[in-house]
Amino acid sequence: MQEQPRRQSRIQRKNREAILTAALREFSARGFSGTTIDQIAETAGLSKPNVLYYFQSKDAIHTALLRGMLDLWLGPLRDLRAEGDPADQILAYARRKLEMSRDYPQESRLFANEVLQGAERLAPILGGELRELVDQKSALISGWIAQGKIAQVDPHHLLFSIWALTQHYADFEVQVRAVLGPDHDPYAEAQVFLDLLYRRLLKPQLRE
Amino acid sequence: MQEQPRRQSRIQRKNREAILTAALREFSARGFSGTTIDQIAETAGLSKPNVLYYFQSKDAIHTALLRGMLDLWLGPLRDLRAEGDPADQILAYARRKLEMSRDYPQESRLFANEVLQGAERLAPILGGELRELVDQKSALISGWIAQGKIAQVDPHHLLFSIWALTQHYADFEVQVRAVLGPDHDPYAEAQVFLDLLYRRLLKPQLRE
DNA sequence: CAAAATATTGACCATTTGGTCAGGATCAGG
DNA sequence: CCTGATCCTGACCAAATGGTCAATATTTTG
Repeated sequence: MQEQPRRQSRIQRKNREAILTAALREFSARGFSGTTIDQIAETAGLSKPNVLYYFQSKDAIHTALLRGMLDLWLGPLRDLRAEGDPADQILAYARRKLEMSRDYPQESRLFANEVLQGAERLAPILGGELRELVDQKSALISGWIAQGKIAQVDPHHLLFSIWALTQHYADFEVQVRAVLGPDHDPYAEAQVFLDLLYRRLLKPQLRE
Repeated sequence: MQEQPRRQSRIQRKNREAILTAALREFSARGFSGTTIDQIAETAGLSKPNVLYYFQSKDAIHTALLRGMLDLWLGPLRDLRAEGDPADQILAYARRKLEMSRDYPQESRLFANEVLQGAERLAPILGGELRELVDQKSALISGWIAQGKIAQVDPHHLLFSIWALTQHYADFEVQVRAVLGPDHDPYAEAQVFLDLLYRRLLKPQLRE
């Protein structure tokens, strides 16, 4: 069942890499069904049959892409630790997620496309690995709340809000840029805004 | 150039409506290229040639859908008025947008799909009508800030945040539900969370 | 450097899909 | 109830697309 992890040749590594990079570009811009193997091949600088020599099918490319990016994507949340000032931790998480939207917008859009269309391929991960991770971090946040270190907010929705607010700038980038016009740096402005927003939201309320 | 606005027959109205409803369902779930005319036809209970009797092409259906929904979509923002308490106005806008995500998730996903993939068909609207509307409402919000009625926040990003936070619950619904599990009412919880978030964010800061 | 392993491709195939069309069914109005 | 307009469909088409394969080229290795 397990594939032979036989050492990949130089050529193999290079071409697989080129295909995945090209596929990320195409899938994130046009969605799965909007992308043809020919487009991927052309972007990767290969012929179509050659692409299919490295990956069994279009689906296999897509799956490999998603799997390969999961760690990158969940990394920042995993880094949310108990140590340090709680509000700072959360602020840092939001900031890091925003940087990821800025630096990896294609990845963001790939996931968005996927989830938007029902996430059938991701469902097991969403309800499994992701859910457990979120529950764990929610418990951490609940602890902080119980200790009065941050204000009382629903931890799950706090995390959702961070995802929504940061990924928005990647996923809806054309809209953001169209509305702001050319003389803006959306990500820089967003950082200021989000810092303010979460500092206000999380500041412990003394009364009551 | 203008099409004869000749009165539509009963059958015509019924079938056009059925096609648009079916197309919304399909496009929002699978994206434009992931949807076939046959699927739309079947969902609408018509034959493929019959669908093409009412709309010139798949693209025409898509365009008609988007155009027909724009007013619904921009309505809440248009309703943001100078009268009344500023914070209440903004809170009400957020609440209304959240209700729209709950009640019209397909519409939300259709737009998300569109924007995510470059929004070529929407570009003129985003940079035109939408931008003007946003600028106008931003000016209104800036006025409130200048009067010290709400806290000092970037009006554009305030609006972005409302879009992001509310549409997230429709666009990423599968993810939200997967993470929360079955014993939650995402929209009810979100309403509480968003109310709190915006009340805290907008409360005027007295010091300084 | 020759054989074995790996990489590449042109030609090809079956299916799907957007769209057409001629002709038949149905409906509305006189 | 007849007729013209509207509505509907089966059959069809061309292009696009995912995927295959036998043959060829290139690289690696003993």
